[in-house]
Amino acid sequence: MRWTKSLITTLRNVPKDAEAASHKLALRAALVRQLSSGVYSYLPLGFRVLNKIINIIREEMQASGAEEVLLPALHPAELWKKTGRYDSLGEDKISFKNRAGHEFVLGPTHEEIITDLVANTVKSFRELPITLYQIQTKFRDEARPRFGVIRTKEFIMKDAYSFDLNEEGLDKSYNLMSEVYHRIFSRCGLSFKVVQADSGMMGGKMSQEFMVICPYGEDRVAISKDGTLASVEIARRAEPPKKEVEPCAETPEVFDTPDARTIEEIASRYQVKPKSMIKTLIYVADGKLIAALVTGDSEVNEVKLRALAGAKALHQADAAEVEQATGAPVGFAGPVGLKIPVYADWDVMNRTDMVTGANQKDKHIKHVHPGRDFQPAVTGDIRLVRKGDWAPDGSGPLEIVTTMEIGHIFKLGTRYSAQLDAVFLNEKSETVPMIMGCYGIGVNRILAAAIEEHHDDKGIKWPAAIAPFEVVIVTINQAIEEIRNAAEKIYADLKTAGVDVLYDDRDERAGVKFNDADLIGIPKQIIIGERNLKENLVEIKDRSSGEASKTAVDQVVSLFR
RNA sequence: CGGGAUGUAGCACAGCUUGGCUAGUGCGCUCGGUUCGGGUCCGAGAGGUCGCAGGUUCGAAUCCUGCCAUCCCGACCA
Repeated sequence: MRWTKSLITTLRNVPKDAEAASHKLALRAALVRQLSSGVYSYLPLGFRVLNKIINIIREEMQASGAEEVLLPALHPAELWKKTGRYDSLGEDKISFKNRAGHEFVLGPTHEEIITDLVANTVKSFRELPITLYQIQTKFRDEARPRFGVIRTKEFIMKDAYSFDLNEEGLDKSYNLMSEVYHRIFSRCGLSFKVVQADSGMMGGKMSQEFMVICPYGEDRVAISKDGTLASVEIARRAEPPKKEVEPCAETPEVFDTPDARTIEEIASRYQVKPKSMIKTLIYVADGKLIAALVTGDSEVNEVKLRALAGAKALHQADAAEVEQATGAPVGFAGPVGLKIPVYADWDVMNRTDMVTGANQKDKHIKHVHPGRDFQPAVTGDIRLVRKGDWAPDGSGPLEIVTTMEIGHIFKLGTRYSAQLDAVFLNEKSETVPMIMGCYGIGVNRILAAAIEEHHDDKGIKWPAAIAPFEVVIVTINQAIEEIRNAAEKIYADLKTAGVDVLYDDRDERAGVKFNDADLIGIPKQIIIGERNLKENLVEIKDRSSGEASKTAVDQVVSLFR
């Protein structure tokens, strides 16, 4: 196509005289916002990119044997009530009632509707296994949309669901989908990582998250030297070397701390380092009160605490429970003299002369030596990992990076099929629930991730496979007839050859056109100027590497075939 | 849902504290000229219900009240 104003609209309105660093940030923010915050859907550039991404996904899904369906966007609320997820939708739910009073949910995800569909159409083991997928808009009334495309109320998702005869079948479907995802994200030009994850509320047994490292992401992940990732929610650390800590000479001493409840208040008023304080949190583990100890500069990780306590359910105690456990209001809990089981982090046991709550209102206690003045029931790893903690496999210190999730695959098992009667008759005429898996890709996020990963201070450097155009023709001076004629000829020939080409035929200065071409990031630029044309040559420039070469005019098409 | 901020031309913003000529600036846009291998220069011009509603006042972009929207921080998040 030829250049149109709507190609970039206000993308160019980034202040060019800004400081280098802030300019880069402003540019990136402008690009991401413009191309992805919803504007993309009517900008030719963004729409073309989404189309290419969708085509790649579709090709790979079909190659894997999955079949495409298109599920209704409106789901009967009854279905959601059957699986118990209607209430858990909570604030995210967008729903309507029709005139007859039936309620419909605007689909935030499609497990229910597809399970219902399959339940009504598949009856025999002969029809399984089957994997169905769709690419369509999902709706979630998110509490907090942010960063343009990263979290939005409406977004395009590729979701797939597998139905198998048994666990072995599910393993096969799941592993196949994992491979397909590797291929899709690789083809889209993304450097991604795979994280084993907790399947959380979805139920089911196992899941993998596909992540890209991206400062605009929402997930914090610990990464070790060998590249292994783990969400900070579950990341573990190696036990630090045990120190033989000489107990402090003083004995524990209670002192007055009126109205000082938080670590910060104690630290600033009494000149104590947070590191030298014991943060004591009271939890309820399977109905029993326990205390968790970490140093004042760290946070308890409830997932690890729950595991260490061997509990199924864990939540922080409310004010009344804290008072029952410690005999003091919230803010003055400490391990000394505490009657409930104490779980202490390794860090706590490696220090001495600590300050902690005295289990009395407005009082703390100092000169505490863990192991002498109190004995924890269990010691272990119960705090959130930090940068510099040693990786559990001993490979080196952990880095904490921000990531964005672009895909997630789950083994669901029978969680949905059992509740929605997605059953089949097996060889023995027994009625058996299907075993399910589900697999999602955030299509818009691939676009955002690609921009994040491939850009410089001039603009985007699209990976070839998802670039909005393969090549852009830039004329140095549109007023010169020879240039115009050569450009029109090359443009026509490339189109005939089926090359996706953009022709910048604006009567603008060369600098303006170069800058715009760099900004929108089309991988190859064909630069047609008077100087080279005299020798019957044009310049071909690679956006990503910046390398340029000269080619004879009649050879150009053969380069793109 | 809690905390903070913002809303003025297509875009980015100034003006508001201390109410007062006809509401400005830059980019973009239109026209004329000039220039033409990395964001030319000059001149002329178009474009605004100052988020919405109400109030105070001789007079409101500016002060007050309510509402709406957006952004940021948090809580939440198949």
